[in-house]
Amino acid sequence: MKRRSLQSIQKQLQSSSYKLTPQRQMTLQVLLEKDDSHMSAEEIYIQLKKKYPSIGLATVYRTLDILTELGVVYKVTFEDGISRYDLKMEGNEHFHHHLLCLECGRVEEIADDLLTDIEPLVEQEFQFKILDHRLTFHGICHDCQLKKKGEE
Amino acid sequence: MKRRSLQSIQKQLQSSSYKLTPQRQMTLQVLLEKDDSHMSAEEIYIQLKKKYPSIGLATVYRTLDILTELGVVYKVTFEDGISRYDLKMEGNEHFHHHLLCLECGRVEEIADDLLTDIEPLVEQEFQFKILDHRLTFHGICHDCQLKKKGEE
DNA sequence: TTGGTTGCAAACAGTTTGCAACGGT
DNA sequence: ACCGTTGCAAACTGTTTGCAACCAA
Repeated sequence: MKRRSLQSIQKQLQSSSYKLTPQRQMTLQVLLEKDDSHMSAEEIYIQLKKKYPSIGLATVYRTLDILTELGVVYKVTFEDGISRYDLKMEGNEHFHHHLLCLECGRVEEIADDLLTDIEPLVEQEFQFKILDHRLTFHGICHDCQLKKKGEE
Repeated sequence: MKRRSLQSIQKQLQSSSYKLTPQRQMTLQVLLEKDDSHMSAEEIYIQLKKKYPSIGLATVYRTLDILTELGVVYKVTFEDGISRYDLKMEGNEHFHHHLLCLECGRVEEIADDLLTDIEPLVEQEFQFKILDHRLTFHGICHDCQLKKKGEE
């Protein structure tokens, strides 16, 4: 499961009437570097500040909106109401689920496509054209299970 | 797939050191009446105001927190960042998914348990103890598909 | 010069919290 | 009298917006 290259995303931006500004390039760079970390807009902003201190939070939000619209990133929102952004994989669709640990709050990404068999069934039964999905398992991660055992 | 009775929920509240106040009873009543409608705290508040005009929004939030903690309701948060609350079914677990129409915003509930086969696989592969899940399909609902065809 | 883009500050919306008043036991 | 609960207003937090300045074509 490979990530897309910076270049291919940049091309997509430009060919969509969006300008490839330094701010947008830096944002993409941070997303690629800190891959798999499910960062919120604020966390991305903090990373960006290190490389580009003059950047504003609003710009980060605007850039993330564009990237979401173009399908470059996923926007996922958990029950805490904070939106987090992940780069999409190459090949694009449906390979992206989460494990959310209720103990430590960590988000693990799992790449298996668990729903290939299920989606056609749902489409047919409910006459609903599926474009995307969000699947998150809530539970206790391996580390926290061990920690709990240790405490007993 | 049956909903729980008002009485059984009331008993659970009382046996959990929470008082069964009129505000909490009314909130439960609204949830049972407007079942399947995926209401936000604000929407529940508006319904409550009709029957109990003196109620405050903070109380609604506090009640919904309790009900979530007790497992009486599900709290689901979509990408718009607004939390919505659904009563859990009788029998309790894992029978609850959503179809979110990207066209009209409507949320449809589907009751099939699509994940029974998948969960054991995930638990084993990632050593993750699954307690709950959230599965939402994003797409175009039947009505909007028809509408679109009509426009062509 | 035009039109998209930016940074800032203010506005916004959903949610939470501090607190005095309330009410059942 | 006690203690959980309530309604209100203020505070908080993540996100959006208005706007003047900016910048590349």
